[in-house]
Amino acid sequence: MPKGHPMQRHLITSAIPYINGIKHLGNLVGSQLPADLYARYLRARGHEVLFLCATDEHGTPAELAAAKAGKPVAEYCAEMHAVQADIAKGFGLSFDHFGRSSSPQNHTLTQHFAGRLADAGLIREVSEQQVYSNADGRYLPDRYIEGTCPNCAYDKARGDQCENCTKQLDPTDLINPRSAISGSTDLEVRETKHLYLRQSALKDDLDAWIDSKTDWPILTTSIAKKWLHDGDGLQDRGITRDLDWGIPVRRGNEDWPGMEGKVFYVWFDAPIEYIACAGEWADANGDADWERWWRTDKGADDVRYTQFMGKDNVPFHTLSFPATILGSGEPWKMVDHLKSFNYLTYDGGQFSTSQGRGVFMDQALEILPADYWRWWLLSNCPETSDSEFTWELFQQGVNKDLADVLGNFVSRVTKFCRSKFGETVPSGGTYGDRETALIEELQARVTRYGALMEAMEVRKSAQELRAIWVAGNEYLQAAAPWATIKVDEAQAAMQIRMAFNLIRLYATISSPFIPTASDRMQSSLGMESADWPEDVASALSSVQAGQTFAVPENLFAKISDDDRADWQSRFAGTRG
RNA sequence: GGCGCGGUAGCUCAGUUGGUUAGAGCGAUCGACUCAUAAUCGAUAGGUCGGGAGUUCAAGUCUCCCCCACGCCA
Repeated sequence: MPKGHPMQRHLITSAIPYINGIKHLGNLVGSQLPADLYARYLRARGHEVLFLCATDEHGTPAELAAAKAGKPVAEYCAEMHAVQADIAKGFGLSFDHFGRSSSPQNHTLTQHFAGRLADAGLIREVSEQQVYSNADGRYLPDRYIEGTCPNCAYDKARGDQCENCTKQLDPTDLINPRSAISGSTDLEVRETKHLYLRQSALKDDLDAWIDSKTDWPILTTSIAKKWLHDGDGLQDRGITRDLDWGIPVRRGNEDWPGMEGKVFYVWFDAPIEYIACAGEWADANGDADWERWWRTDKGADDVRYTQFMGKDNVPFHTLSFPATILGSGEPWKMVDHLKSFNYLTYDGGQFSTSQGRGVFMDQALEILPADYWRWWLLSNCPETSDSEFTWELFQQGVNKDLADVLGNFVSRVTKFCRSKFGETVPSGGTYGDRETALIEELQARVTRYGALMEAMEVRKSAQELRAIWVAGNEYLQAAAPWATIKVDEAQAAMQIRMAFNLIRLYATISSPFIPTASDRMQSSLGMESADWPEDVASALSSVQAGQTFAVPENLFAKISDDDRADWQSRFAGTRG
């Protein structure tokens, strides 16, 4: 462990993606990818990291997707979890565990929390009217009821709101209501009982807690504050549903009289999976101790917990989930920093899962390696405002940064050396003024890069990293070993040795962004991965004369205009 | 409709608590170099900081009004 950087413990979670289908690039860049960047960086600095993610599996959309696929919902979810896990792996997402909100661990924990909340008087029972569809054999959530809007006569208004005139509706307002699932009009209103979490009773606690988070992004606190203070303030929320697929409502280990056949609502059990996932991780790894990550009375008081999510998820993470934890009265670790992202747009519009618009994760990996996507998405991530994906911007960014600046640097250095000195780093010469100046510049830049990564300034980190790559080309251009070698072979050998050291430095510090290419750079030198270059001067003398190397062919191939045009038209339509 | 985030060079974006001639990358133009993935390096051009009013010795940066885009509304 380098001096001045005592080891820290970091718990990192990414918003958990919903199970029904493959996520698009907007989902990826909004939480999983930046979370992975941060996790990889902290590990590279020698910190202890537990990085968790999972699939969010409960709720009506999962049931419907399973029905559409003609499979039992449990089987469907198991399959889709495997698919998502595989794709996550393809993108190099370095989760310590990729869990499932349907896990036994989450069942137990969710029921436990509900019991604690009930004991604390924070759960109340509410009787309400719900629409039941006889044809579908199930209760219908408001948005799954369609009918004619009483306000504007639009005939596809949903039970919660009319998309045409935006009027908020109650399902019973609709004229000629029908099931959006089957189209059946055989509907009836039934009386059903549900549990509500009394978030309103926790409003002041939540308010004080949010106020204590002075270093959170404005986007985050403003959303939380709005929900806390808007109108009548924070509203109680139903935490149960009349569904089959979900976590059965139980009060801890005991039955909950009157709640038979009901399950917890997905928004209640999904965030609890963050905790349960640590339990899954522990069980999958020979009973590792997971409570030291989550219980402040069992060692988690020195853990720094960071959550990553898209802005649409902020209310759940700043209010609902904290309400669950605070209300339990137990010493669970609460989030320290919450990093939220805006949306990535696709060619001027929205990425859309339901409409199949944009590029989906599996398709992205079919056409290009993960590093291309990782680099472009992260260096252009929607950090302070929405940002746009277009094929032209993507092609431009990838070709320039990865192929021309970095890839070509590696190429020119290794090929020059091979032709003049052979496939061994040459000896001779010693670093002079130009090298000292370069080391000084890079020391400053690498330090700044580290500080930006630490602060999760994603775009700025990428900018600084790029500037570090550029510095290598600047050096080479100024030193001009191809000219030096004609007059002073030892001097040229020294210059090219410096260049090899730069390659190794780049491999190390670039790995959070482009892990695969970093590995290739590292292994082309036949050396083990280096420690973080705390001291750039020593890092830049770690590759020594006599070290053999191999020329890595085309670290990054360029995206041609034909490719771009091809993909542009291929992804313009909707996904089949 | 309410609320939220934005509107800075052709494009994508930086601009800390208001303070000297408003910055970067890409693109464009010119030049250098020739080791390299027709790559690289340097230089130049380009903006009345959405519009208007106000506070101030001083405003892209604060206040008010307006316009535009996007998003959210359990």
